[in-house]
Amino acid sequence: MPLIPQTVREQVTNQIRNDLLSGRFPAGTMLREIELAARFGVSRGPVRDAFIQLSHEGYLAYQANRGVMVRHPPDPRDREFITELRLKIETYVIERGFEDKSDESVNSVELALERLKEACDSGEASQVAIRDIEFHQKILLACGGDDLVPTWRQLCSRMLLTYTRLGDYSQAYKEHVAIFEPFRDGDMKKTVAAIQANIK
Amino acid sequence: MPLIPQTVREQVTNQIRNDLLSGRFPAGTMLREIELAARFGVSRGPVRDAFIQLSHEGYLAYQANRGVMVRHPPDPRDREFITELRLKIETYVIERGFEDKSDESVNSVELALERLKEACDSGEASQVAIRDIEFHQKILLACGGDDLVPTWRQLCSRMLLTYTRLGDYSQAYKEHVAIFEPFRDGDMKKTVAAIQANIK
DNA sequence: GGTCTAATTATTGTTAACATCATACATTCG
DNA sequence: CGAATGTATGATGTTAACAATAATTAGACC
Repeated sequence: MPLIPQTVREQVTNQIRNDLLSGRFPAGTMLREIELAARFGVSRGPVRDAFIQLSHEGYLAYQANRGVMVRHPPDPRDREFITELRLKIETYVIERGFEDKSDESVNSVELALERLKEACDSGEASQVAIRDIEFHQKILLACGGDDLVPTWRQLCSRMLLTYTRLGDYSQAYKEHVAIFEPFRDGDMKKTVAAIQANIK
Repeated sequence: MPLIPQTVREQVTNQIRNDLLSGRFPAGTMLREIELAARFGVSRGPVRDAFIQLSHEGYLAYQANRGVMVRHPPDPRDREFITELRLKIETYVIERGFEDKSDESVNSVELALERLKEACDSGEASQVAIRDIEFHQKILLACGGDDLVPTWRQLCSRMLLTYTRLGDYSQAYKEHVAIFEPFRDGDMKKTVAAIQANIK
């Protein structure tokens, strides 16, 4: 496993994203650069960069000269539509690039599956959410879907903001095993079907 | 018309986006913070912010410690799919929020239409592209589609990177008039139909 | 000649100080 | 008393200097 040198900005971004997903910052909260910079022991620069990034990921709403606010989860009426779009993208990318996947990329998906298992075992909702997304993203990247990943990610991210309590994630893990196995074995149809069952 | 105080970052972002759309920076080009900062007569900070933002909009590819590269237009094979997604979002937002639109928002759409006309008259492809997007965005916002605009924008933006030469945009303008008129008069079906005809 | 290593250079990453803006509150004038 | 104006404060916006990283070049060694 390669040592990934993480920049301060990335660490800050990941930490804030994690806090957002775990409900530490409720919707509507104003986030202050100074406050977070102090907490992480860094300057305002990277925090600022993280704000811009997370705004584009859909978690925060940016207002010039006024800072950022934690966005509300999508309107319940929109959730179904967003899910539909997400599924459409995943299906398209997989059907389009299923044959292109390499052994290496299959391995990276398997690694993501292991990380998801750890998160599920821990029972922490925010970690499960992050690893879940990561798993799906690895599959998309394996199928050459780089171009559509940013858009896809934006759709997923917002959905996650919905509060989820601690719980039993053994079922969720099983669903992802059911995605990985046909993916590894080269059965595209079953892979897509398993994903549809997982997301819907 | 309200005076909109534009922050340096916004100006820089807009200028770079415009340059990208007008083909000043070909795909694959590495963009340097220092170079652009010098050109605009500002420091690296806002340029840096603009890079992060434009990366998320899909124009640039970001690599840690290595800077940003101008992305290539989407694969021709993907263009149809992306257009389909874009259309799906516009249709959904309009059908969902058509009744919510206020007189004020109709005015802002009309204003955007006038700006589009100016751009079409000038014949500058990049300006037409920007005003075109702006017009559609105003409609989405008027229908309460704030939540989906960032995602929608990402889809459009990438599409625009395809090189378009100077040309006659009177037809394009007419198509947008055909969108605006039923929109203003409260005819949802015709509005959606006109948009479909315009995008396809 | 080719290749590995070390010094150089150019570029991005981070920081802290300063400038600007928005808000809340106090004050003044009608 | 109420509206408008001025001021204080706390936030973001911007800058320039410094640190760390990646790419490049020069040179030693085989």
